[in-house]
Amino acid sequence: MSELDPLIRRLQSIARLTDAQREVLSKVPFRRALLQPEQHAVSEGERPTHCCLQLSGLMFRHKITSSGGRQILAFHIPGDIPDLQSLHLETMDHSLAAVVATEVALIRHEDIEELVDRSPGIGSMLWRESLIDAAVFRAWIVAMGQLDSSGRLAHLLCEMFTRMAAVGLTEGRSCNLPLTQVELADALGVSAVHVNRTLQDLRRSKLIQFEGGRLTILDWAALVHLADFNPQYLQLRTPPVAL
Amino acid sequence: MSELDPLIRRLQSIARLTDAQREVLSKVPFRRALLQPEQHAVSEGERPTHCCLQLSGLMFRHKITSSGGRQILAFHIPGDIPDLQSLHLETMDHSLAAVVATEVALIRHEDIEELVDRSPGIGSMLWRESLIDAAVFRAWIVAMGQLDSSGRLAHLLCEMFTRMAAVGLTEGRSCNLPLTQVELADALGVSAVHVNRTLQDLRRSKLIQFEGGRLTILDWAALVHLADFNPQYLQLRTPPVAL
DNA sequence: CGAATACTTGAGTGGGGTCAACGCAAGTGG
DNA sequence: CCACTTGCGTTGACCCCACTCAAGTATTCG
Repeated sequence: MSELDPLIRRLQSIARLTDAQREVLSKVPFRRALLQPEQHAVSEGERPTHCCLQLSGLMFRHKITSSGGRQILAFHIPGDIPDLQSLHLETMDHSLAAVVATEVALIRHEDIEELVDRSPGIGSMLWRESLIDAAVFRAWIVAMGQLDSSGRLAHLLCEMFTRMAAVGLTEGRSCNLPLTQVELADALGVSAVHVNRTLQDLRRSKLIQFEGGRLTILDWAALVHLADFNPQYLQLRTPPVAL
Repeated sequence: MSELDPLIRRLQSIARLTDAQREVLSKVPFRRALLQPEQHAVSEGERPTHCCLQLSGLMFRHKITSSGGRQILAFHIPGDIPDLQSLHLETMDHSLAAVVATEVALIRHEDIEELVDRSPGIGSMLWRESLIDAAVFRAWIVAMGQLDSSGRLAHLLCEMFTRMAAVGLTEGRSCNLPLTQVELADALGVSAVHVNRTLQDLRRSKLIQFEGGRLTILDWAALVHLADFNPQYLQLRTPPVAL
């Protein structure tokens, strides 16, 4: 088991990997880095020369508007490469930062290009990964445009739980999700006060438990219904969660 | 000038093309098709074997929620390949349809794969194109989460105008944009009634003119400000519009 | 034991929603 | 050529989800 095991697990969740490909992947050169909470990995406007492969913790991508608002665009878990796009888009249109202390493997663009040249199958997988990233954005747009705050919140929780389950980061019906209400608010496009009340609704209705950075699903079916959640967009190889 | 000229123009707006690459591109085999207004090119759940290269008209991608709402995810103009993602994501998570009568070139996945194998530079461009697609989704998320309805509408208009300008589809400060208020509403996540009032605001403030399917920008600076619009996310090679 | 940081709760407000009617042009067909 | 339909845009009345402001209450931590 290599140090890049989280990546292998992630790719295996969306594609079939041969032993040879696993071998090649585990030999990609990288540099470890530890990010503190709130610390940026890359910021809007920068022109990165590396990609970040997340090894632990929780990260988020966000953008600050000119009026000072913060919109969170995505949350990331171990195995993700949140800034894979920088491989072909020179300039970052948003920032990437850690929610809690997070380890990343920094991989040079040149090394990824070489990997892709040498092993086109892995290239397709990475392309696929970036297309799934886009599919997640689409799901967020649908949630923001069509659902009320409880639906949006439910959708986010369904998505995070499903993604974590796909790479083995859940235990039963629970997973770590150390997000504050302010962070949830900035992701959902509602105020923090309203997230608070919405969370209370979900707790009162016995759909979830959420405290101390840990999420427990109490009623998956009801949550899925509220969120109009269909995991198909995550394009997982093995049918996801059935709690 | 080949029949696939719109694609060449589009790729040239985001990357440098060699004569050889232009040559290769103009020889990709395809089948023409004409879509009527409202007609679907591909629908959610399908597993397409072709990609659609748009040659004329106006298209949109959308998703219907279980409660019957329609969220429009993107609008597309000639030169776009709105379902490029289907190359690496088997199952469509949303639908693609025509707003008005639209010509498309249907290109088989195998032929694209072969093109990419033979000319890796073009492969990178297509990957880049799909990453820009994702960047547009991010911009929509920011608009939906952080802007009020006039800001969102202004953002959409800025984006469409900038994209059309980049491929030579504007005349001065005008362009064709045959969208109904209902379509705008479903894209912005607000009601059609409210789009009507918001459009009136923008007209009254002399920012735009919008009638008969034609958009004219009267005050670009004000529109950009209202939308908090920064075209950087479109990753265009040549700096866009300065009206 | 202050001083953060996160979470709660209440009161008042407003953006945008819904419902419903009406205007107006462009077909279409008798 | 007029009656009818159909699609799109417009307007008004009323309402509610979610926002802001503001003042709490835990917890955690130097």
